[in-house]
Amino acid sequence: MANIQEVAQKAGVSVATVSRVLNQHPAVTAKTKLKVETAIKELNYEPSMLGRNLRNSESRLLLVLIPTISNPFYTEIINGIEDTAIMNDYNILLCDTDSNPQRENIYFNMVKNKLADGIISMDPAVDMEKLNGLATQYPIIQCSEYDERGTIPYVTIDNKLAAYRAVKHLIKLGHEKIALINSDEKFLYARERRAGYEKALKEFGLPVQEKWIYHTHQLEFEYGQQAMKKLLQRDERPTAIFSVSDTLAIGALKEINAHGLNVPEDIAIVGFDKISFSNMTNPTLTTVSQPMYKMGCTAATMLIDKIQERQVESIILDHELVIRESTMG
Amino acid sequence: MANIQEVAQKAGVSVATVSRVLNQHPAVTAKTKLKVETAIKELNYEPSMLGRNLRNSESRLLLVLIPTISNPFYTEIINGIEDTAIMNDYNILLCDTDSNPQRENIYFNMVKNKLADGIISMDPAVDMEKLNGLATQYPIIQCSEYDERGTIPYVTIDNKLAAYRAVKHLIKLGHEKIALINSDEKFLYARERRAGYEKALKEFGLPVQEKWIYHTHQLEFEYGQQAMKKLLQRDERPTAIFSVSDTLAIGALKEINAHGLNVPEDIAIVGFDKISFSNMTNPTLTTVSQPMYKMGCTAATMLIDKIQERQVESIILDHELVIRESTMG
DNA sequence: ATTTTATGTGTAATCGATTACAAAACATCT
DNA sequence: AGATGTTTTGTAATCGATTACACATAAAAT
Repeated sequence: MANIQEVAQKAGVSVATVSRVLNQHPAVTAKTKLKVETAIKELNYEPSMLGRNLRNSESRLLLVLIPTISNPFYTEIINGIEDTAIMNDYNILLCDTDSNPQRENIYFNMVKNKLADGIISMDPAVDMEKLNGLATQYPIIQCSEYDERGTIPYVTIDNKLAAYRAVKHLIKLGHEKIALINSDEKFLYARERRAGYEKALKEFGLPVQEKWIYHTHQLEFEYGQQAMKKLLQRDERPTAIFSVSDTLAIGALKEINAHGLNVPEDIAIVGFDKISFSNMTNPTLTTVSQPMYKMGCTAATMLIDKIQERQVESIILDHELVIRESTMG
Repeated sequence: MANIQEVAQKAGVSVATVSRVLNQHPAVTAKTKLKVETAIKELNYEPSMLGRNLRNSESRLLLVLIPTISNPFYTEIINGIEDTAIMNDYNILLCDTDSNPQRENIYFNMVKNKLADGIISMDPAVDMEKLNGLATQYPIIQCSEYDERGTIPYVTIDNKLAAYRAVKHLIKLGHEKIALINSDEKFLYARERRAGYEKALKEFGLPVQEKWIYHTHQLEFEYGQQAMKKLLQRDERPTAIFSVSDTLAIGALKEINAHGLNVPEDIAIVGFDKISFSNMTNPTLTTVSQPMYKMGCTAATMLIDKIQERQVESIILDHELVIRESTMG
C-alpha cells in the first residue's frame, strides 16, 4: 500500500498538498488537485488511519459494549446506534465483553489509546467503578443499563413504571397469585422492575410473597425453564408470571407446557423486551416493548455530543405494554 | 494520559529504555527496570497502540464480519473465535455489515490501514470480488460461507451432505412430498443444500417438484411464515418441510400452527443450524447441528496462522442431525 | 513599474512508540 | 594499569499522516 510520500512524488507536489487534497482544504488549485487525485488513483492509495489518528487524536470509531450477542434484545439498539453513527461519519465496533472484566479492559484501553473516541456501554455487569473512573477523562454513555450513583449520562426507560404496568395488567385480568422471575438484583434494572412489581401488588392489596419470587443467574432460556420448574413445585401454584426478560419468559412457557398446563388459561405470562422470538412462541408472548431503535439512536447522539464536548443530559424514553396471547387467550 | 517521554523523564532514563522495559527486552538491569516501572505506575501510563502500531505495523486486532447480529447462529462461532484469539494475544472486533457494501468497505479499510491484522468473514453477501482482491495482500479467512471459485481459505461443513441426510431422514419416515424452503441461491450454501435435497429425492426415486421449492429473500421468521403460507396454498400440500435455516423453519412452524395443522402429524419439519431457540418451540425442532464453537476456533487459528505467514488449508468440519419432536411425534 | 494583497505550495515539526547503532559503563584478564 | 570484551543505556531515524509558518507566485492597487 502506497503512502502519502509516494503520492506526492508521483504527483510532483509536496506531502502537504496531498494532505490538503485529502482533507478538502480550499486552498488548492483545480489543476494541482487533479494531479494529486490522478496519482492517488494510479497508486491505489488509501490514507493510513494510524498516521492520521496519531496526529489528530481521533479515530471516529465508537465502541459498543454488549454483555453477549446471544440476547436478541441488543440487536435493534445496535441498528439505531449504527445508523446514527454513520450519519455522523463515525463507525462502530461491537465488543462482546461476555461480562468478563479482563475483556472489558481491552476495550477500555482502546479508548485510552485513542483507537476509539468513545464508548456506549450496555453491559449491566460492567465494573462500574472503573467505568466511572474512565468517564472522567473519556466520553462514555450508558444505554439501557446504568449506574444510579454515578455521573455517566444514560438513556433508558422507566423500568419501575413498566413493570408496574405489566403486573397491573395481570391484576386487572383477575390474577392474585403473581410470581416474579427476576434476574440478579445486583443489577439496577432488576431492582427497579421488582419495585414496580411490588408497587402494583401493594396498590391492589395483594401480599408480596417471597416464595413467588425467583432469581436467575443468567438470562438464557434454560434459566427460565429452571425458574418455572421451581415455581411449579411450590405448594401454592401462581396463576400468573411476570418475567423480567423475554428469554426467561420463553423458557418458563416451555416448562409450563411440559407440565401439561395451558397458557394463559392455567398460567398467564408477561415478558419484557419484545424480542422477535416473542412473537413466534405458541401462544405469543405479552411483553413490555422498549423503543430499542430509538434508544440506540439516542445513545449514539449523546455520545457524539459528548465527544464534541457539548452538554449531555440523561434521557428516559417511553415504553409500551404489548398485549398478546399469553395473557389474553 | 502520560506518554513515553514523560515516563522516561520521571524515571531519569531514555525513552529507549522505557520501551525496552515495556517490551521485556532482557538487556535492562533490575534496578533500572524498577525505576521505570515505578514511574509508569505513578504516571498511570499506558502505551499508545497508535504509536506502537504505526511503528510495528501490527495491531493484534482481528475483524469478524457478520451480516447481522440478529441471527443467533453466529453467537457460538464468535465465542470460539474470541476464545482462540485471546489465547493467542489477539482481540476481536465484531463488524455488523448488514450485508451493506458501504459498511464492508469501512472494515476493509481498517485492514488496509493497519488498524486490524486480518479478517474472518461470515457474510455470505460480501462482495466476493473485492474480498478476493483484498486477500491477495492481507490475511483473510472465510467461515461457514465461502467462495468456491476464490482462493481464500475457509472452514465450513459439507452442506450438501448435511442437507442430504436431513432429507433422507424425512424420506425414511415415509414422507414423499417434501418441500424445500431455501434462501437466495446466489449463496453457495443455498445451492449446496438444494443439491443435497435433490440428491436424496432422486436416490429414492422421488420427483423434484418446483412447486415445492420456495426461495426467501431473508432469513427472519416472517420470511419463513410467508414461505409456508405460499406452500400451503399449493394444490397438493407437502407432508414435510426441509428449511435451510432454523429461523425460517420456526416461522414455518408458526404458520402451520396458525392453519390449525399439527407438527409432525400433518407436516414434519427439519431446520438447519440448531440455534438455541430451536429447542424452545412447541414441538421442538429437528435440525442440523453445526460445530459452531469449533468452527470459530478453527477460523481464528487459521487466520492467526495466515497472519504469521504459515501455510493454511481449508477445512471441512463434521455436522450432526439432531432429531427432535418436529419430525418424530 | 513598483508596491501591496491574496492565494497557492513547500518546509519542517509533531503525534508516540520501536530499534539499529553508537557510546558508555562495567567486568575480566594480562 | 591498560587492553579487551560484555552488558547496559542513549541518540536519532523511522512509521504516515497533519498543519503552522514561511515562501513564492500571481493579481490588484498605486
